[in-house]
Amino acid sequence: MSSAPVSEPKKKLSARGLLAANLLVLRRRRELSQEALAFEAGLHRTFVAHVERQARNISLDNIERLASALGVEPFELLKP
Amino acid sequence: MSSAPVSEPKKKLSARGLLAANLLVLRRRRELSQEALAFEAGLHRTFVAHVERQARNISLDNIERLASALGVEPFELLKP
DNA sequence: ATGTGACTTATAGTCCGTA
DNA sequence: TTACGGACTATAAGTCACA
Repeated sequence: MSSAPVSEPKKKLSARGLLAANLLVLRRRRELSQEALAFEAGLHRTFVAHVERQARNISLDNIERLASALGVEPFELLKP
Repeated sequence: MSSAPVSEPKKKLSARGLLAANLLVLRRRRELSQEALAFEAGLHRTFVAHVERQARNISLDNIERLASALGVEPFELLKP
């Protein structure tokens, strides 16, 4: 009885993990540094770094600011 | 030159507004009171009430708790 | 069953550094 | 350019009394 999955089931990420991953991908895609993104969003450089490392529990208003700085809707930052 | 839209363009809601609206719909659909939802999510009744009234800037961890109490993914609470 | 203002405590978010 | 700390200050969390 093989229990090996044919393809890996995606590991369930926490909301923080999801946000961090999406943030990184979108930021890189736009060739922005953490600093540049932080500036666009009106946030501090070190805060963006913390969020990307899942070290901080960001608030909704700031999720919205990051989304807007990246040109996406807020919910897209939480999509798996 | 008619400028009347065939169907109304949806007014753009803030992230708080989106969350509040989705929260209300999902909560009602499950026939939960604010109190019951708060209990499921491990939050205080009045806190949920404030969020539904857009009076609070909720954090990601608590968005996740509410989503889980409602049986949906976090991003679904922010979908337009 | 819900809305709301006020209040304290916890932590989000800033700013200064070092590597 | 990013990671990570320490020491702040601003604001979210959490609770209550009362409409």
